This record gives sequence, C-alpha cells and structure tokens, in this order.
Amino acid sequence: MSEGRREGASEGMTEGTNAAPKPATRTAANASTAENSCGTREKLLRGALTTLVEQGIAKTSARSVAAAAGVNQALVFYHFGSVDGLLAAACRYGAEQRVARYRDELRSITTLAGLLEFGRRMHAREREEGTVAVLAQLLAGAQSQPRLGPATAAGLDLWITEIEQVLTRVLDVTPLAGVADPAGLARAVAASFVGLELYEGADPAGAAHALDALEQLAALLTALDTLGPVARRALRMQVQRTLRR
Amino acid sequence: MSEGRREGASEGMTEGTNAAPKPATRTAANASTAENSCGTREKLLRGALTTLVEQGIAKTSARSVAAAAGVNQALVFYHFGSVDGLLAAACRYGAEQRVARYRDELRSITTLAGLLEFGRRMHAREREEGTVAVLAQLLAGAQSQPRLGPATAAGLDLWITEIEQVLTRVLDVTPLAGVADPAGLARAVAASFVGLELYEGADPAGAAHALDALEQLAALLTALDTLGPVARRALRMQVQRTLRR
DNA sequence: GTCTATAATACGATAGAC
DNA sequence: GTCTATCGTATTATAGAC
Repeated sequence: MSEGRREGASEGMTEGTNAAPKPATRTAANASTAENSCGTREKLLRGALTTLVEQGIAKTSARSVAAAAGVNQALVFYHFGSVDGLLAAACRYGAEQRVARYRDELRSITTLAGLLEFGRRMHAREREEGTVAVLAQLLAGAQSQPRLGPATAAGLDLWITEIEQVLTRVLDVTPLAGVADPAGLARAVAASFVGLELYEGADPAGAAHALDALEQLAALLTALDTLGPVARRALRMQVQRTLRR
Repeated sequence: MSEGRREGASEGMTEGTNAAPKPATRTAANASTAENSCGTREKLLRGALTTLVEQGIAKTSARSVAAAAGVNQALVFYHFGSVDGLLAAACRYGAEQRVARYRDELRSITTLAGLLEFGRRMHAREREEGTVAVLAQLLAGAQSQPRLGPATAAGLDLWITEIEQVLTRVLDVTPLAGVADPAGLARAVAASFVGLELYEGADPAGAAHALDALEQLAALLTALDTLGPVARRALRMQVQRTLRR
C-alpha cells in the first residue's frame, strides 16, 4: 500500500484554496482564448484540458501536461501544488469557459427538439476540443482522487443550471408542465450526455445511432404539444395517477 | 514503444479465443463466484474488476491488480501478455458474468417503468461490486489504450442486446411502436446509465434526483398507453410529421 | 517565476530459478 | 505455473541556482 501520503506539498501551501497561489504581480484580468501568449498558469490549465482529451486520465501526468503546455514540469507544483490540484482547477476553468461560450445559444432554445439539436451541434463542434470528454475523464478519475469529485460536480453543475433553465422553458408549454421535474431531468440530461460522449469513443456508429433514436423521442414529446385540450388533460391526469401508484 | 507483441504467452495460443491459455490439467468447469479458490487467471480477472472500481483506471496497474488478486505481479504478463490485455479480458469476463446473472430478470420485464425500476434495483445492488463503474472506467481508459475500445464496446453490446429486446417488447404496445427505434434507444439507455453511474460518484444526491425525474418521464410514456385509439392515431401521425420536417 | 538536478517511488516487462 | 530478482523507464515532488 502506498504510504507516501501527501497533499499539495509537504506544507507551506495552505492559503489559497485553489486560485492563483501567488499572482502578486499582475496577470489578472487576462482570460483570453489565445494559446501561447498567456501566463504560465493558463498554459498549464489549457495543457491539462488537451491532455485529458487526447491521452485520458490514465496518461495525464505533470510531465505530459507540462509538455502539452510547453512549460517546465516543476511549474505544475509551483502553481497548483499537485497534479490533482491542477486537474481540479482545469475542470472549473474549462467548464466556465465553455458554458460562457454557449450561454447565449442555450438561452435562445425554445423547443425540446432545439435542445437536442443544440446537443448534437455542440457535440460535433467541440469534438476536437473535447469539452465533454474532459468531464468524463475527470469523473472517471474522481474515483481515486477524492479532490476531483467536488470539482467535477461543480463543473457539471454549471451545465446543469443552464440545461435546467432551458427545460423549464421548453416543458412549460407541454402537458408535462407540473409533473416533470426540470432540475432532475437536467441532471439526467447532463449525465447522459457524458455517457454518450464516452460511448462514442468506443463505438462512434453506435453513439450516432443512439442520438438518432433520442431525436425521435424528442419528436414524440414535441408532438404531445399538438394534442387537443381534452387529450392533454386526460394524459396529464393519467401520468399523475401512474406516478402515485 | 512496447514491441513485444503476444497474447497469452510467446505463442501456441491460437485455439481458445479467450479462455484459459493452458488449462491442460483441470480447472475447467469451474466458473463459480468464489474468490480465492479458483485459478490464478480468474483471480486476476476478478482482481482487475475490483481494482478498476476501487481505484479507477488511473491507478489500475499490474501491481495493484496483482495485489487485489493476491498473486504475483509477473503473472499478469504470463497470463495476459500486458496490462491492457488483462483489462480487455476482464471487461468481457465481467460483462458476460453480469448479463448472465440478470438475463432472466431482464427477459421478464414488460413495462417501461419495469425497466427503469430494474435499472434502479441493479444499480443499488451492484453498487459495491461496481458492475457499471467498470465499464465507465474502461471507456475512459479506451481513450489512450486503443485495445480497450473494441473490448468495452463488446462488453456494452452484451447489455445493449438485452435492453433492446426489452424495449422492443415494451414499446410494442405503445403508440411509439413503428416510430421508435429500439436498437438506437437501447444504446442511448446503456450509455446514459454509464453516465449516471459516473455522475453518482461525484454527486450522489444529484444522481438520485436525476433517476427520480426519469421515473416520471417513464410514467408519461406508460400513460400514453392508456390513450384512446383516436388520440393514439393522431399522436402517431404527428410524431411522423415532426420527424419528417 | 522559471529552470536544472535529483531524490524516492512506482511502473511495465523480462529472465531465470524452482 | 509460480516465484524472485531485476532492468530501464516514468512518475511525484522538492531543493536550489538563476
């Protein structure tokens, strides 16, 4: 059993929870999307994300990340204390960045089919950047690095919050309003998306097949909206009765 | 680059697809669920599964698996050639074992709510064994170990096949029959289940919330079954129209 | 802040005794 | 078939020069 227990460093690293340990000089106010002309700290965060996507959590090490970032390996420990410290920070960094990028788009979605189409579009567009794949890898890694658990949960929550708003808006005009739980469904949607992303890595054709089928399911729920008031009422009561049983 | 390509041992291993390389003596006919009184090969397979669950793919090594199995580390390479060879075999082993265990139960499911309830029950019962968590970890690892991709896809397919049969049976009596695609939905269900399992590792309360919401959704689809023939017909046509658009 | 150098450990894999 | 012993490499993390 590995006895060498350590967290962060031997000590002397107990102040900043996770933010910049010593950004004393400047470097703040710089959250651009450039790649090589930003501070070392951000290079490492970006390097961690790309390494997670391209190599997976199993091959993500201080050295592989530093190589991807083009900086020295020791800087990982200077800036983040440990490898999982870096990964936790990178998780938050990536999630905030992506959600901000899609926030406007998300808030303009008005139908269930629109939400699914957004998922498909984002999925394709971000494939090479691996936005969702990062969350999947970190969730997998959270099993052995307890620190990653809260970090990935927080990262997922950013997405969940947005999806929940979309669902609330979208379901409001269907017979589901009142019986469906947007908060719970948003979690299910986010988790399922992660699972589909992982699945695609092993079986791309199967994943595409799954997305097609989900599209059909969304079409059904959309079609519910066109039911006459009598049928809607009957359906709604039936749902409630089924749930109560 | 590891060039030592082989399977099982140096050679002479082209007959049994995946079974024991040299069970020449006896040891066959023993596929019990005991833990310590089975061949080394099976000890390693079980050790790999528990290690994947408890430590995650990132910390799963020949040494950690051997320790969990209570055997010598070198035996990993003797029996499986490499670590990923062992993991690929363990994936198949675990999936076959679990699906066989639940096959009868799966085949007795007749409603959508029943399928979801089964998922919940299996999820809770197998939590400590981590049946699904293994697939999640291997899918995550497949990113960097190409050999794991086909192996995990095959493992998932065992589940997908069963789920597809259930869905075909269950959806047959709903207005969805004909428009819904059981094969695609089965893939979506399996992938989503994996995602939910990962999510639960990071946020158990959120995952429970998600499952509750899915139960409500299943109730809706079940309620559809109670619609009168006129409404069903209208709904079905509307779904097809929506899909065609 | 960044680098080099290095300590201590863990890893995959092999050779060879039994 | 299993074990010990080992090689070469990769890993986390620290110390100290600059």
